[in-house]
Amino acid sequence: MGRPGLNRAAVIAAAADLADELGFDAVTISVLARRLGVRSPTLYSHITGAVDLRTAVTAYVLDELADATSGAMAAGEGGDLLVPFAEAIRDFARRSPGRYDATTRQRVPRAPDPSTAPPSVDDAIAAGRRNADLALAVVRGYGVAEPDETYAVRLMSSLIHGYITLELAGSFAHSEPPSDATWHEVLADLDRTLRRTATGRRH
Amino acid sequence: MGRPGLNRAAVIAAAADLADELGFDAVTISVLARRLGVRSPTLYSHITGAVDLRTAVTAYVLDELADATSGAMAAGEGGDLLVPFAEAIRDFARRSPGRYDATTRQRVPRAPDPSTAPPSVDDAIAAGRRNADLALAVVRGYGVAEPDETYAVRLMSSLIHGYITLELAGSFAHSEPPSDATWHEVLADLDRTLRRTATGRRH
DNA sequence: TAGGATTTCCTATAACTGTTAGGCAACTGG
DNA sequence: CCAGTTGCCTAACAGTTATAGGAAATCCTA
Repeated sequence: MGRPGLNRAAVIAAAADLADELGFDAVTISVLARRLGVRSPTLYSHITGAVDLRTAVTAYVLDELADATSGAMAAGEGGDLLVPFAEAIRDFARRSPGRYDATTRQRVPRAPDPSTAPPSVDDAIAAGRRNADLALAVVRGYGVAEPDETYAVRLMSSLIHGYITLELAGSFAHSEPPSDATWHEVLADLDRTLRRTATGRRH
Repeated sequence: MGRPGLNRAAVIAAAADLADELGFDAVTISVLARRLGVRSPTLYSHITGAVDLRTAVTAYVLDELADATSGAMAAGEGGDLLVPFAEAIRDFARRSPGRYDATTRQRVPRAPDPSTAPPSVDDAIAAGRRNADLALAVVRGYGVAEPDETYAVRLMSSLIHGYITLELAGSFAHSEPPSDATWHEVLADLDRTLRRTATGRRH
């Protein structure tokens, strides 16, 4: 079956680690090759190019994130789902800022031409859907009914993602109170709004 | 006073337009030089390098954004401030996605060494503070008192920024209801939470 | 144990971007 | 009209992405 050595999975895992250490912008063919002790053209045996590499990292990391959140939600044993879900995402982002960046920074190509698109975009889309389904499970845990499900998912995702992004960018580092305190308050207010949405109380 | 031609302001304004047309990633020395009908080294007369260019675009765009939000808030004539504020930001982001990206994508250098930092970082910090002050004005319009001001600003900024980011990334494009509808609902829920925060009702 | 097939990895090379150095040319003010 | 100032240029180099083609290592089979 040929000579053993690197394979696509090992390359992408190394790229994810590289993102955490030097930032997602440092995930390039040449620095990754240097880190793997290999010449740059070698990597083209495992990836189709630079955008495939970054997209594959995004897909890989989105899967890791879904593993983390679903694990935390399952460990909660039937109780509240919001706090385990949100806390798992924030823990993930703080422990692995480069990985979380990969989650965010990926753009959908303007012209998603399947012939030119790298093979990893399908993986990224599937992994994104996995995370979306977990968010849906959280709001269903509140008993939110069909017409409001999408709304609740968007509200929750926006708030969690927005808070973590700003926190990671350092926006909350130069003022009191500490970010931990306001984070828990944010979750409490979000919980209240979600419970209110579940009851269908509108106006 | 020497030969007329480009100046720093014109270069940065052109770079902002370039960001909207081709994305913030396309804001590079060489692409910008081509667009301006000039050779790449020429731009080094106006900027110190690529990071200075992008940071200057961020500062420039943050000022434009602050102009837009403060204008919308002033036009509201003493009424509600949240809706004009949030709507102005979303309009800005949808009209100029590359510019909004510049707002977001800028990282603070890990070691902010003042000797190596480009001259534009101070501008970017000042422009960022201008936007933060406008957010503060919104929550003060609700009568939020001192210990909760920071919390309210963080909550509001996270939600608005998160929603716009996900919407711009296309996350809300493939499900019903349309994003406009849930956006207004988000603002209504945020309004309710801010009014509740102002009354000091906790737990 | 000898092929053959498969796969990894290499060197060589080309194009493009960021950057520095040094010089020519054009405009302004005295 | 001359000097200072400024804008822009060519030349050159390092680093990155990418392609082409070939050499070596390993596995499977005869």
